[in-house]
Amino acid sequence: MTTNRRSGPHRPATIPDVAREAGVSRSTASRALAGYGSVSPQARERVRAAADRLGYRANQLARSMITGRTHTLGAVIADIQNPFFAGVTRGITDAARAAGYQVLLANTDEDPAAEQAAVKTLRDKHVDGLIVAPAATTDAGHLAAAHAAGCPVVLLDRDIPDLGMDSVTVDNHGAARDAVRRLLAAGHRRIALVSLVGDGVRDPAPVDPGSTGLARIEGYRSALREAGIADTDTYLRMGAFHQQDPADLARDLLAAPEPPTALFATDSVIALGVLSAVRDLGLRVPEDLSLVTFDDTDWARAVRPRISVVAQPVQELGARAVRALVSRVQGGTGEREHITLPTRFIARESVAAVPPPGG
Amino acid sequence: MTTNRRSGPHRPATIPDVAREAGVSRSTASRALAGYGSVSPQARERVRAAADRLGYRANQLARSMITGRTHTLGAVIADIQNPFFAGVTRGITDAARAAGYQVLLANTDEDPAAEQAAVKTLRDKHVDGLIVAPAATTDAGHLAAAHAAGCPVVLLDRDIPDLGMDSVTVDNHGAARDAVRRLLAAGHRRIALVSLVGDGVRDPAPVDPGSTGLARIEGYRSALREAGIADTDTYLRMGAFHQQDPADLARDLLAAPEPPTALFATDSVIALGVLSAVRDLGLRVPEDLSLVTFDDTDWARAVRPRISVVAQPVQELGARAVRALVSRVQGGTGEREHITLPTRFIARESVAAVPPPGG
DNA sequence: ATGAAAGCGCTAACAG
DNA sequence: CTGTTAGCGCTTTCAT
Repeated sequence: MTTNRRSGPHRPATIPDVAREAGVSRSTASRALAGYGSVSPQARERVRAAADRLGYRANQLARSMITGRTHTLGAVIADIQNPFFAGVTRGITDAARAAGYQVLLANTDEDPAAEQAAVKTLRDKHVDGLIVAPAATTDAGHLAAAHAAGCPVVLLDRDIPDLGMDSVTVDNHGAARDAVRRLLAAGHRRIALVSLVGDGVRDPAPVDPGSTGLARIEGYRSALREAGIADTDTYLRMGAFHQQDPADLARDLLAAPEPPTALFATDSVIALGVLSAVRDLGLRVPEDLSLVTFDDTDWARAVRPRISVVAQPVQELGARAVRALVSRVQGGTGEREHITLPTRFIARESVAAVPPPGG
Repeated sequence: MTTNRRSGPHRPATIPDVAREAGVSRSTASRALAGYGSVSPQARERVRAAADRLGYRANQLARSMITGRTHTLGAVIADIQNPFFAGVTRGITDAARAAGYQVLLANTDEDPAAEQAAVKTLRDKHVDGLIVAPAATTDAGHLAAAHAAGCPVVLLDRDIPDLGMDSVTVDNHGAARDAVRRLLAAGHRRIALVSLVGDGVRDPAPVDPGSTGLARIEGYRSALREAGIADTDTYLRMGAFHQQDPADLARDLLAAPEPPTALFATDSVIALGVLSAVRDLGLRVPEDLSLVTFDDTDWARAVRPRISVVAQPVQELGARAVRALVSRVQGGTGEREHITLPTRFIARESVAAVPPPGG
């Protein structure tokens, strides 16, 4: 009974084992198995057979140490429980697997410190690249550092132009403006917007100038201005400043003397809060309030009236980020790619027309 | 100008670099950095300083090759976009990070072949352990093999008793029976159940005897039998056999001559389909139909009436799985642990009382 | 407490 | 086409 280095049932077979079994050198075995260099058909066959017999599985750790590639991607997002990120992550994992990569997942809850920690840990694990939905567009030193050190980064959902990295986003400003224009076209003038802007994790919660939330707010403002509405902020509510619940924000808005006739929510979580407030107040959608939200979640199609939405191509966002990243990982050295995917306004039954005054 | 092996800005510092900078041997540097063996305080300090100066970060790949530990866990689930799994995954990643582990994520869409492939890939990456929500409770050879080879597996959501692995589940049978009992207590006799049983990916879709879906169905049946309802399957609909849409199943059920007065959905995705059918038919909840579902998703609290649910402790499910797994990884060799977490019935407004006939 | 040397499993130059 | 020789960066006996 020989004493094995490892106790336990069976020490996994290694290249030397296979080589011995096949009667060739380790190099030949390695070449045959990994499929590089040149090996005679006979040798290749004998190695394959030997490997099969021994149940050989390559040690990816050892291989990674040499090649410098782990075939692992890091995904750093805010919160997997948010349907937007769940969809994005699904797109990422599917596209990654299709390209022969696995993905390490990290949630940040929009906390920049958590993001930095996550990036550090993932780099220590030698991910081949990083997909990051940045919590803040300022203080991106950790991303720049990763990129500079040869760990490509693709920005998702939010771009940070100064960094000069590939990015995959939607046109938040344009999409919001378009949605509000539709509300205006239906005759609405008192249109509210409820946003969380950066999700208000930190206390003073300065508004991140590059956040999607702000872009959506600006799109909203610009549509209002186009329509000759000068005071664009009367019906604007941002939760980050006061860490308020979207439902409270909505209640506040709807209880005012001159309440809005339409409301635009900057994401589906907010819309849910709004919806709940609306129904608590005994108001009806769309008769008393028209409602539009970013993100086409499952429930938006199931409630009655069905909710009109600005749909983002969530899975595609993730998939494109992976493709851009993988092409960088594999040496792609072309121009910085800024992919902007189209959003789609899906008109359903949550928007009613307001008769023009004196009509 | 010396020629570096690696091109690029700066070759990352290694142990030899730090050792040289600190004027000690590699062994001492290694000990000081990784914190084992014994090192004099002075040496430790100098090494730390040198490492700092050089921006040294340990190569986890190399370390893993020696120690045999990657501090990475694999999570194999059905679909991250399903709110149940999103919550579970959130619990997994949070608990893992807290314990010093990262997680590799794989979706299977309930496809056993995809699950096998995922387990294989993750094992090749040398995860320290696996959390698996098994697609099928038969054909679990790949799980048994992993376990036998020293890669601990914790089963999540569904147990497979024969395997003798740790598991974290809820009492699906009991929870379903309890929910149906409440419906019965409210006076309902014609209670429907809509289930997908294994999600119907495969065509003939044999019902997996160990699936959560079947347990919930059995709980339903047993509550009905208790109440003296002999024919338990009149209002039972399983989608897997016909790959039907839950909304279609519900429409079919509700359009019958003697429609059910209450309906129990075995998960939130089904409930959404049911809800949409109910509203399309112009029926009201709960006046025309009482509704209860598994899983307390965001929308169940936001719609009106709010939906009564069987809430599962989703994050806790994930967190407990991680804790059980980590303790195995770290050598815990105790009894097999079968953790059953409690569900909670949350009564809201979607269940109405039916006056007893002739009352 | 420290250093020298061996080696994890694999790939990559370099001969032949 | 194949084998020999190094060596990735780290930990770990084993001496000293």
